[in-house]
Amino acid sequence: MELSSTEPSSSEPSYDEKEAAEVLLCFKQAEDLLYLKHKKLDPLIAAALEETKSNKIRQGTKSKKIRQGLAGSNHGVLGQQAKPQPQPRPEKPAAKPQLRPRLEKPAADTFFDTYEPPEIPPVVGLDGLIGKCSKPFEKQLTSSDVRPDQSRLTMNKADVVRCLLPLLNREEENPCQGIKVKTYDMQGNEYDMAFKLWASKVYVLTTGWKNFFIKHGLIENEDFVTIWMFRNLQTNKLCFVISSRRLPIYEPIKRRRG
DNA sequence: GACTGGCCTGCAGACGTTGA
DNA sequence: TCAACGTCTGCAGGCCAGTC
Repeated sequence: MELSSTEPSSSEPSYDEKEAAEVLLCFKQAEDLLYLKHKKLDPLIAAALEETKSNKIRQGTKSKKIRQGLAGSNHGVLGQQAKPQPQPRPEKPAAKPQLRPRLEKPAADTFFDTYEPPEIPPVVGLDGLIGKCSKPFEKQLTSSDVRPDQSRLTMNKADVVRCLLPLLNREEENPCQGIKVKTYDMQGNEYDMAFKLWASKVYVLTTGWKNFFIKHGLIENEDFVTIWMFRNLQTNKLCFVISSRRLPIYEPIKRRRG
């Protein structure tokens, strides 16, 4: 791992190198502690740690000013986990807000590809209520997903078919007609949504999605949602769990098909 | 390069809410 | 009751990536 390539002449670690080393040590300790406590590291937390760690590594010896700017921002998943902070947005965000210093482009694919959500969503208050559960899949939010006048979350058809449809009771639950579902965030907050197939083309979550993305302050491109579907053991009704994580990505990841 | 399939965006109509 | 306004729903078509 190369912390700094800009100051090779000095044998004495620079301030930035020391700081980076300390930060990495802290992350390592945090990861170890969390692992010991929960047996398995929460993937969201793991993703946040990985994200921030990578940011630090990438930034290397960039000016302290920029780092302070980052520290002041709230784009870590850990922060979201602990206390979701909805961010007021203009009615129609014509220009992308650039409140944070831009990181070097890439890492997007890295985060996107290496993140592995848990098979069972660790939702507060749903212990013992999650019955048959789908495989999770992830989606990068588009501008239309977070438009207040749209109120819908479109989902990749292949993911829906692969992960969600196997859970449906085809006789009683027809996405073409719409299925009312309870949707939970990771804090256990409940949202009424409808799972639908529009014109045999697009699978969407509607109705309560607007409340969800407003409450969580979700932003196009930067926020990724992980979606699970499960049957509530008490009600036998279909439910969704949606978690979000924010990555330092400012443009859509090119679609990969298949 | 043409074709195909799927995702995303823009927009129009339906629907719901509010106030006169 | 009705008009005005805002929100929600659904679809058409453009765009893009994969395949041949």
